[in-house]
Amino acid sequence: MEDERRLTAQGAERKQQLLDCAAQLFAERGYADTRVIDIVRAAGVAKGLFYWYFENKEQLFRELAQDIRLRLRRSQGDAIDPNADALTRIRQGSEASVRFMAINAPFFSLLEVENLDRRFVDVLRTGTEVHVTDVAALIREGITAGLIRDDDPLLLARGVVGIVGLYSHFHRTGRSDVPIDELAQFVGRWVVRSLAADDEIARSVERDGSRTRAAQTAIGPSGRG
Amino acid sequence: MEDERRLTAQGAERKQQLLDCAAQLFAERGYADTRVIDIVRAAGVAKGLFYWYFENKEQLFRELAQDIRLRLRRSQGDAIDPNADALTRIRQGSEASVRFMAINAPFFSLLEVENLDRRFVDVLRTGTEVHVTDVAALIREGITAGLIRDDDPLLLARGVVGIVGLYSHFHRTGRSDVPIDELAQFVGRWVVRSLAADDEIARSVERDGSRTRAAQTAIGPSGRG
Amino acid sequence: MEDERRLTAQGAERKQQLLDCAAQLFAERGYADTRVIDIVRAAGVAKGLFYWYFENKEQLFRELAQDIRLRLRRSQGDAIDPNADALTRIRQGSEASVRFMAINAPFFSLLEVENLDRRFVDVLRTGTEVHVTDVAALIREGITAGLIRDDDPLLLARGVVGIVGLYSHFHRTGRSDVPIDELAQFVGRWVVRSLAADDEIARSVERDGSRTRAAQTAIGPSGRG
Amino acid sequence: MEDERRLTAQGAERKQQLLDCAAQLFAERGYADTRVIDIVRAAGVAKGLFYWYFENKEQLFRELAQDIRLRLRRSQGDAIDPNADALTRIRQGSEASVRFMAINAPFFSLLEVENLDRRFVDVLRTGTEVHVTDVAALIREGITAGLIRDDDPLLLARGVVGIVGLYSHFHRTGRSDVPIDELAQFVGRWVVRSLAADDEIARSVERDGSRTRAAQTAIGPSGRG
DNA sequence: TATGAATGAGTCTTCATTCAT
DNA sequence: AATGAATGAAGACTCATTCAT
Repeated sequence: MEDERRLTAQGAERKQQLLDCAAQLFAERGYADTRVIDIVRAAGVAKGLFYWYFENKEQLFRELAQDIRLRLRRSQGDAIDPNADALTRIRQGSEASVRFMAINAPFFSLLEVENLDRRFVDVLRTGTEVHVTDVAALIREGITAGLIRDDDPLLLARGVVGIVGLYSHFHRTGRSDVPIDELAQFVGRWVVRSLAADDEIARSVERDGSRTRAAQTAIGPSGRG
Repeated sequence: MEDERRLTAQGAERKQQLLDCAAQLFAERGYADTRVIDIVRAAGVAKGLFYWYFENKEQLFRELAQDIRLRLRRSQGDAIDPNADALTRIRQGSEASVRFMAINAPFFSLLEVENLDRRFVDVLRTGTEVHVTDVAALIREGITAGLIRDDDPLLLARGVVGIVGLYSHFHRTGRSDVPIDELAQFVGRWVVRSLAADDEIARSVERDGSRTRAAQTAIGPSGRG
Repeated sequence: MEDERRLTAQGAERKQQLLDCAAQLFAERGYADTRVIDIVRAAGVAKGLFYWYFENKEQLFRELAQDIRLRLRRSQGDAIDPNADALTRIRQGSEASVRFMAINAPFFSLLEVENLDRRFVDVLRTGTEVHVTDVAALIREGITAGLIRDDDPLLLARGVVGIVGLYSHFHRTGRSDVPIDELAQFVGRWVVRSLAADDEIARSVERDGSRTRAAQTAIGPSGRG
Repeated sequence: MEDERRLTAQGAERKQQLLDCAAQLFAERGYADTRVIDIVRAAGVAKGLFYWYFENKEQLFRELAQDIRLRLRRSQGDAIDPNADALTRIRQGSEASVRFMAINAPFFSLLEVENLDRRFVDVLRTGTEVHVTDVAALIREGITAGLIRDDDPLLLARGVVGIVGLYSHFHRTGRSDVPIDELAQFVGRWVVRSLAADDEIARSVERDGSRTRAAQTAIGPSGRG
């Protein structure tokens, strides 16, 4: 495949437009229930054009997923205070993620496809694993520093990442009417309590209420979110 | 609907056979990728017979989901020591669930469709919510008794149920090579740490290692799982 | 086929019951849209039994059609004054038919299947043709007697039979809110005018308002109609 | 529905082709016994294309029926002498219709579905009613002018339209071997006799043998009929 | 006689993808 | 780049009919 096509500026824009419309629709009705024709209609172009920019529907999804992963990581980096201790950083990252996912809800609904469609296990799981690895590293650092209880870092990391995604899901699907800020703090407390080596540490990390730097920027084209 | 058909013994058996085959296939390849014809082929009957027992593919899924929910609850009741304190009971329930879900993996894969397919949100979510309500009641009891930290019981309950499902999912999908008993205990610790009012309580609940009564019985026809 | 099965009294009753239910349903929703299962459900018996009494759905229809034809002819005979002149007898027969068909509406709806389903052209057409032949004979008699204008008797007869069926159809399908007695007289006038050799004859046949002997008896099982 | 798709010239042609093939087949074997695949095969295109042009089989039929109705009315207008008296115009219209329906037999077979398939009662009945209304207006005019006997105009109109359809049906289905011209004149006489106020008028309208302007043009693509 | 279960050919419809222009 | 048309493999579901009991 000579797939690395050079796109004109207009072309790139058109492609992005299709990606955006697809993301929206996938989030709204799921991958399987979004037809190619829905996407092109949303973008206001003809059906044939879809296949000029994407090999097929699956490829589009993969591109989308990869894109989201990149944006998420970038934004998470922004949200953490590099000088704080490991446990605090985990807390900050978790709180930020909850807020971030709430703001960019439509995009993150997508990632849940993972559970259903075998086809996408690879892209999606890889994305999560990268995140888990990051957190695991922080946990190891925290264990060494005596801040985090001594348990399997990878398992702990999976739980942290999972719980964040879980509450984001609840929020997205309307099963939690708690305001997002409160929810973020709740998740922060949960994570700290689960990990902290003892009460005192937990309380101190919680007390240090240095507000997590907000990650308010919505990803995606201006105006969505 | 005059659908409450009286089934003969043979009929009931045949229907169960179809349910079992469907469960297996759904778990293996997902709902959408399992065709009606796959199900009947697996059961060794003709296509038309499917529609003798079920209104359509969707109804079969719903019956399946409802059935699983019932079995799960029943088995959870079995696993908990009614004389233990609230936090211990939560720990027992959680550990038991992890084991239970591991044993009956194929069935529980199904439940994850919840996140994706709008059609089934109702059945599946209801199932989860029942569970959440149970746990929330225990949490309230624990808070009153000073065993559990004072936070939103419903949110906490969602997290507990979620984390159990999460680790079960990891185990099912092969992302955790930790032996199931160890994993169950890990989850138990996690839950206790997250909820306990203080270290001492956490330690005491953990220490009281009264092994959770095993819920080893696989659901479904003998031999599956 | 040893089809001339001897039926017990109960058997004959059961068969008639199926015929009746089928007639009702065919009339209500047409032949194609009435499933065998609808018929047996209406009769409150099991599906298999249908094929004990009838070779198949088509055979049942044929039996039904033949039956109706017989009943109609018998009742027409009753309605005509054998001493009246030919034109009067045609008028009487026509008026009686309109009333008769109105009373036994559901049965006659059936006969219209003729137009759609090639399969039944034979049974149904034969029925009509018998009737047409009768009328044609009367017309010939009338022409000889100078009462009826000299035109092709067969064509005229077809028209008479047709027009009767036509207005019955209108009445059945609710497109004529005219009371049935008035409608019958209207059709009588129409037929007389169309056939009469001249005005005077027409007026005289009309004037001789000897009320057609009513054919009020509904066909079918007691109580229907 | 954003269904008013703009069709290219080629597209419109293809659609017409499908309509034509469908009409042919419906006429030959009836609506129910014509499968979608038969239609596309006759047109030499793939099955999917059917659904590009039509929502479903039912919609195609409706379009077809509407189309025929339009063509019929148009051609009827052509056949009537606008300066003739009401009764003559009715006669002309009736004779023309008989000829017209004979020429375009396959199309009109379709319309008879009316009697059977509840689904199409609306389209088809509307078509007939329009025609009936036209004739009723002429009848009222004729009654006022003393040409037509004083009876319910709507009922009379229904009969006129009905009798025309009836004889066309006989002719189509081969039950009348009378040449079409003779048949048309026969129907003309019938209608005149049925409606005329008295013998003299009837005879005069008949005598004025001004041959109805022929409506010989077959509808549909050149060559059919 | 009567029943409930079983069969499987047949039909519509959907939708990702390709193609000619 | 862009369009509208065309393709055809699938898949869900129906229902007359048969069968074992």
